Formats: sequence, C-alpha cells, structure tokens
Amino acid sequence: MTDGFFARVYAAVRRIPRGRVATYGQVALLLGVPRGARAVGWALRALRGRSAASVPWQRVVGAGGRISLRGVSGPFVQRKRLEAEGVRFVGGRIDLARYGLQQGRRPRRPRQRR
DNA sequence: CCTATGACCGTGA
DNA sequence: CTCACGGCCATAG
Repeated sequence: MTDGFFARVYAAVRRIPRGRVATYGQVALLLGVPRGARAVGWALRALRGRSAASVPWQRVVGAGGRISLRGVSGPFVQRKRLEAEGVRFVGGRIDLARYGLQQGRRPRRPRQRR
C-alpha cells in the first residue's frame, strides 16, 4: 500500500522547498501522471493524522492557488502552516507565480537574515 | 470486474 | 466571480 503510488506522492511532496507550494497537478506531473491530480489528493487525504508529520502536505494547493482541503479546521491549519513558512495569502489565495515550485521570484522568508 | 468517491482541473455559461 | 459538467486517476467496497 505504501510501496506504490502513495509513497511516490509523499516523496514528491517532501521535495517541495519550504516556503513554496505546488499544485496537485504539478505533483502528479512529477510522478509521471499528467492527469492524476485527483489521485494525489486521494493520497494526501490518506495521511490524515498518520505520518502527516513527515510530509509537508500543507505545501500542496489547488491550481488556482487556493486551499482545496475541506472541513472546519483543515483549511485553517493549512493556511496557518503556510503563513508560518512565509507564504502570503492575498484574498484567500496564493500567488503561484511567486510561491510556485521554481517560479521566477524568490518567496519571502519568515526570518529574513537581517 | 464494476461502481462510487474525492484535499483536482479546465472549460463554458 | 460563481456554478455546473465532464474527464482523469488510484482506491475502497
């Protein structure tokens, strides 16, 4: 179960740099499954409380830079975690052109070095 | 094997 | 901008 797709998804998510985000579609693409965005979501959903601590799941967002996670505390927790990494929300959304995987500009850091 | 589900995505009204 | 559809993928019954 963890030797297959799930493990791959988690591995890919772990590769997302701190302070940046990737969309479900991008993660799927990295796995070689161009249209497996939903499958990625399924894998992350399976984390629920489990080894979520070892996977920076908060760095995966929807293609529109919006949090896809649904629920009551879920969305809030994810946002809080991302903001703690320096990811800024504008109008409930994240500027992917700025915080995306390897986009041009450099993301802001929570702790600037003087 | 077949149907249902979901932390998706793009398109069109 | 919001809402509805259809398509896609891996898993769970």
